[in-house]
Amino acid sequence: MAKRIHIPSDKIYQPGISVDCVILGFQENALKVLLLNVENTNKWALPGGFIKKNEPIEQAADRVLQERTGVQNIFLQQFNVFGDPDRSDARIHQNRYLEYGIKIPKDNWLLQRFITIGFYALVDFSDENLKAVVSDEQSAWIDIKKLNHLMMDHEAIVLKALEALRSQLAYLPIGRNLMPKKFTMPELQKLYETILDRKLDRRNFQRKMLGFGILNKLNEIRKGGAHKAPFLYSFNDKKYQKALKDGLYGAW
Amino acid sequence: MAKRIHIPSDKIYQPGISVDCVILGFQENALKVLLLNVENTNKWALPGGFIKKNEPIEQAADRVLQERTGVQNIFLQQFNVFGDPDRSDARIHQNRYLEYGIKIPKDNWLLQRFITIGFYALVDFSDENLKAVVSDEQSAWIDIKKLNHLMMDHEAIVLKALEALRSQLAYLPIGRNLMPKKFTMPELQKLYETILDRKLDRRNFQRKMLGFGILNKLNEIRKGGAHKAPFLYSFNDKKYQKALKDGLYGAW
DNA sequence: AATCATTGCGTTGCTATGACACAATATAAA
DNA sequence: TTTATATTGTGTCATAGCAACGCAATGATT
Repeated sequence: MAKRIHIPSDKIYQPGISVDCVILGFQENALKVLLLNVENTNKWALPGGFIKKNEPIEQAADRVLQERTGVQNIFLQQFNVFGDPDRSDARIHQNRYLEYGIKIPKDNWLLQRFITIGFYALVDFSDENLKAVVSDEQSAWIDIKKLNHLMMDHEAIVLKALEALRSQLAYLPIGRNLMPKKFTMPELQKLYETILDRKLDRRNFQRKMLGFGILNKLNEIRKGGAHKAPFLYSFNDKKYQKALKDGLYGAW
Repeated sequence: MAKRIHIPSDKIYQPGISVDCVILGFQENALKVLLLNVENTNKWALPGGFIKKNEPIEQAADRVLQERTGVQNIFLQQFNVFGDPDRSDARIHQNRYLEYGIKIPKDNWLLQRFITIGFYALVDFSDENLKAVVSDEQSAWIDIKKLNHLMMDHEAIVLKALEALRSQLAYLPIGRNLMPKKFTMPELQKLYETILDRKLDRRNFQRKMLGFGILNKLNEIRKGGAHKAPFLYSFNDKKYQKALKDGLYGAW
């Protein structure tokens, strides 16, 4: 089937500016980031897009997220702007369209410098809407510790997002969008350990996490594991939202 | 003297994107922000500017800071992007140039939507280079608690910068660029109280601050105040820089 | 010389945290 | 069926950090 393709117009989009989304999920005890295969190359890129003339930037990021993952209304946050003039690479767009027999005019906006706003989002792998994406051949969830062959400065963008996520861990609740509805304490701990890249004491973790008061202990246990069955927990949405607004600590 | 003026060209600057600098200083126990009087109006605006075609965004912000204050090489940090399509106001540029008899063409880039990257900087009022700016009639240091008649969304930008500064207070050293070379502990405490907008205990503040290990206690006292003379301190630049990189706490 | 506001240096009690002990239990191995 | 094993639930203890507060020292003013 012939794919219809055309050069996006700078009459529709803001020129020279884009959004790139670092979409993170937690799977098999690893943080994974959604990357797209750049057509006709062995390079991977963050899902990104342009900002429409009359569109708020958050909405643009949300649109990209929605298009790529199907999920919506989740924690999505800008964390940094990447504005080095050398970060753009005109050949990428040029080569992409050349494959379709289209040559982008030399003065076209697509070949100019782009400044990009980095957003990060946290998604739950057990969410039904995500499954179609995972099976898409054009995209893949790549272990954040095994990044390779990323386009332009996209690896730096991912690492900066991870850094932002880590620093948020100290004063904001994390996990609501990364964990399934029900989860065990060891599972949640694995998430924290993965983000922080170090081991935490099991007992102290539980004490601290329960101390935040954002969890509901359920009257269920997860059987099937080869050992003592752990209790299941869920997030207390009301208290979680409140903690998102007010923070977990005062600090000073 | 007739001022020469002309419309900046989008051949030189990136279209649709700007930087705005929230330049903060500490004076008379108040945080003050440098604002510019918008010509022929009673409005105030943040010092801002455009990004040159081949200029990194940090360098653009640094250039604005340098032009407006004369200081350089100080803590300057991007904290948020403001990208609401309604934040721009074409009339502002239009009116400004109309005063000089210049009418900006309707499709000129200046009248389009602008996305702005917010940077904040902290400067020392005792710095010699600053003095020229303070006496400039076109600019003023306005108490951050008494903001009034700011252009467009600039008040929101200032408040967001303050929020960013507050959250940084918890894990980064602050003060090196806001205080004079030598200062007393009560003076430093006033700065912290002003940023946090609440009283701190004198004795606990000193213990905590000294515990950071970023201060040098000098063998001098400040006489002249009407009471017991306090010791003078200075920042230990080496340890301060290290703390800026590594943070003051571990958190988790 | 007395007064007074402010500073330097300390104490006390509480809470949070890191390090570790031990019993309970779901499955697997015997 | 019994035993073994890894994992989980719960608790303790020592230490560090912090909020709240006391008191003597001091520089200028009266």
